[in-house]
Amino acid sequence: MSHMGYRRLMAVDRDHVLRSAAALLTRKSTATMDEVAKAAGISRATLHRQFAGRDALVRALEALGIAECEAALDAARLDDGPAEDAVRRLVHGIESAAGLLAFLYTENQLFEGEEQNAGWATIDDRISALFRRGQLGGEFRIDLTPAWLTEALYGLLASGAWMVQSGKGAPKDFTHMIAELLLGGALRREEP
Amino acid sequence: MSHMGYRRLMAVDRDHVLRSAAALLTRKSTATMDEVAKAAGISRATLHRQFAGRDALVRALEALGIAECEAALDAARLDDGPAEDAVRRLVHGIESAAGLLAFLYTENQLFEGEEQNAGWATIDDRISALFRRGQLGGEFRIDLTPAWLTEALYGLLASGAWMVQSGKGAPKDFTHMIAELLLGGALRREEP
DNA sequence: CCCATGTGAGACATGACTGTCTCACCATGG
DNA sequence: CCATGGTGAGACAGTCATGTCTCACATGGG
Repeated sequence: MSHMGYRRLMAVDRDHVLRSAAALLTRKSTATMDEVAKAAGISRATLHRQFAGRDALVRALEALGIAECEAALDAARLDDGPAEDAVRRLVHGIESAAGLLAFLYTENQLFEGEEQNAGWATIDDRISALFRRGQLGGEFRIDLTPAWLTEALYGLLASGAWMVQSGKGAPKDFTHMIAELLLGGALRREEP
Repeated sequence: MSHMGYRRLMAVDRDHVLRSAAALLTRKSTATMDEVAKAAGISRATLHRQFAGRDALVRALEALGIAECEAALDAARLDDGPAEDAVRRLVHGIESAAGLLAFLYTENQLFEGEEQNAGWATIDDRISALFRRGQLGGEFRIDLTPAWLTEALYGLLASGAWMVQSGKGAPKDFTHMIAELLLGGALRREEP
């Protein structure tokens, strides 16, 4: 909500449309362009003026998801302090993007044959590096590969997002549930 | 109306079609009825004779997934011995159905609307009861709710299935990765 | 042998979504 | 004041999956 002048340049509007689309498609991944437009409070014509088509919209959402992931990764300072704490910071910082990630996570299977955005590989590498650092530092167990831990994080984020979405879980528990399960597991830990 | 040979022949064909469809839709959730038919080695007309439409096919797949889950739950003997071991047995037994489950898990059409299959609630309850038993017995930590642990199990199964599907993980690691992460988490456990 | 049943192939109509277009409207800036 | 440009509404054709239909064929039983 800033100066009116920005609205003419589509930057603010575009972001709003993108986030509305993300929120809608997270709930209903098969939503129509018309539904996306209505959810954003604009007409289908305007939606189509900003995004050439459904494919372009999904690509833009993918770019948004990647950007938010990168931002969360930066904010979490993955190289600082214990890896365990870095994981907690990461889960906390990525919470707001979890819904969008859940949508992209299932949509990505669709682009099987196509070229897929290299941004995901970068993100995978950064998260994997965090888990590897934890393993090398003796914090994390070594029988679970960094690649699997990364994938598991995605899966848990998606599960958490859907759970909150469906009302079966409280948003305030999101970070704790995911981080604690990922780090500590279900077994009760003996106090040292 | 029923002749023994007739019934048996249809049953076998139907099961084969169902499993082919499950395998295909796991990889490509938007596959056409024509593609489903070709994958099963039958024509679209015959596919339509067995399943009134795409919706009926998905519902049949849902019933199959529920049946396989129930079978895995029975085979895992959730009430016997330590809950930890029961979880391991369950993960191992449900592995073969994980791909189908991952497909159904993302088919949110099944979960919106009022007429969602009650079989899922039964399965949720049985798995939740297992986690609750582990908590009451002092095996599992109590700050992670049974409902969340159940949802997390679904998410990890889906992640594992997709990882194996995309070739980023070995099928032989499936059970170990999921069960160990779910039970023990990423943190290295001090030897007692 | 003949007939019945299941099947495959394909035509056909239907509906839904998409992408493109036009046109009237209205707020802003000159 | 008018000119501009973005917008909403709607028309339009094209595309694709679906559901239904017909018909020829083959396999198997009476």
